Amino acid sequence: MQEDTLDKRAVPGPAKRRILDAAARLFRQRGFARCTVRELAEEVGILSGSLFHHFKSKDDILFAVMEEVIVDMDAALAEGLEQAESAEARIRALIHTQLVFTLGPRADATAVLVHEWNALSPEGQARLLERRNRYFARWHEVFVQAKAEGLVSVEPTVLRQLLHGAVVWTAYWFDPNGAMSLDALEDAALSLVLK
Amino acid sequence: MQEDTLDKRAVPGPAKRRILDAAARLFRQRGFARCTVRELAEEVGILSGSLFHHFKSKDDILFAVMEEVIVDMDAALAEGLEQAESAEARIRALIHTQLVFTLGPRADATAVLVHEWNALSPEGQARLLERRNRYFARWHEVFVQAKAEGLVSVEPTVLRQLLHGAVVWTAYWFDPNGAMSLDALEDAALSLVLK
DNA sequence: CAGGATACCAAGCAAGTGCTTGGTTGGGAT
DNA sequence: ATCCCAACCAAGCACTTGCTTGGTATCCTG
Repeated sequence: MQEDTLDKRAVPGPAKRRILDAAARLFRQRGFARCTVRELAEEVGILSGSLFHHFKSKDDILFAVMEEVIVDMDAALAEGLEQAESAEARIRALIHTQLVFTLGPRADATAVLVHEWNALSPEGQARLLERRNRYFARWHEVFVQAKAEGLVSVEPTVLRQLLHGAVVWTAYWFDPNGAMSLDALEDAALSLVLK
Repeated sequence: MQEDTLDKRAVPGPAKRRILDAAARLFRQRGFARCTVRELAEEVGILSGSLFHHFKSKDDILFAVMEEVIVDMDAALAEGLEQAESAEARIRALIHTQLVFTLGPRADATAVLVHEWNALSPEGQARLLERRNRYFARWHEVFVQAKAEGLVSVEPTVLRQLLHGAVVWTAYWFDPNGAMSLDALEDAALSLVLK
């Protein structure tokens, strides 16, 4: 019933799953440093000491939350780009993937990844850097190609960073349950970068 | 020698000044919660207890850093908008002001204002909310007018938030001492929102 | 010189912090 | 029935946290 032997990483058991979900929610709400292991444990329904049966440190929990989301987000982007057949469609895939993670069911973990990066230990940062770089390399490549095709006018590096900022920032103001649809937001963001 | 009777708030004396500058730098670097009063005091060159001669709590220091920068930023924007004579010039003033504060000499305090908002006590947030709203109301007004003139195509609220995110995010990647000038960055951001 | 602010130090308290330790439980395999 | 082992509890340790208290040095004013 459970997808084992699918990857090197086993799918987190139900206990770990509950901890990670609660951690993402709490770390986002109150910040990693302001959130205590006792709070987290209470949210899960266990005592604080029991957390350390599943993770070796509080930092390790943060790392696990971040790693999971960055791996999935990179994979989602890779798949989105593969199915896109034009430069414009590829830019749309960038926006779409980032928006879905920023505002969808994985919003908490995504926000933690973005905002608590400095709270992660240097060792943790180093271990995640490769994935992080891979993700942004995909963005860069898309814009270099778009520029070559004359689809966009601004320099690729600058445009990529500006767009990324605009999309990430939606976490602060956009209401997925509000009047505007995610697709409409995607269109608006896309219209910014196209000439 | 000191400009009293200029405002209700006296200009911070040299001691307070040094504390606020160090606080802005540290709070940005390491986050408010991860930064201890002992660290801050050492940075200033005094003992931790002496901080509480100037501020009544750690939260009060955070509040002071934020209040100072939000007041100045709003004033700077008001002046910039007053001197702008077209809708396009007003949009440029929005970008310019936010960029100067985000990347200029006040970058630390500005970053703290943006990123540590949740670390501030609810009372502090309430006291700053008016200024915050005033600042964003200026943004909104500019885009409503630009839309009415047909200068931009996207809906004002959405466009304003996307642009604001793109500009604020420059704190994470733009190097003011790098090859690209602040003016060039300003042009690039402006070119995004104009048709 | 007296008097009083101002800025700071030295020492420590009460309340938390992440994490450890030794022990208990309950369900599945043998 | 026995064993095992992951999951959890109960208690607390070593340390750090923001902040307080009582006192001292230095300056300005009259």
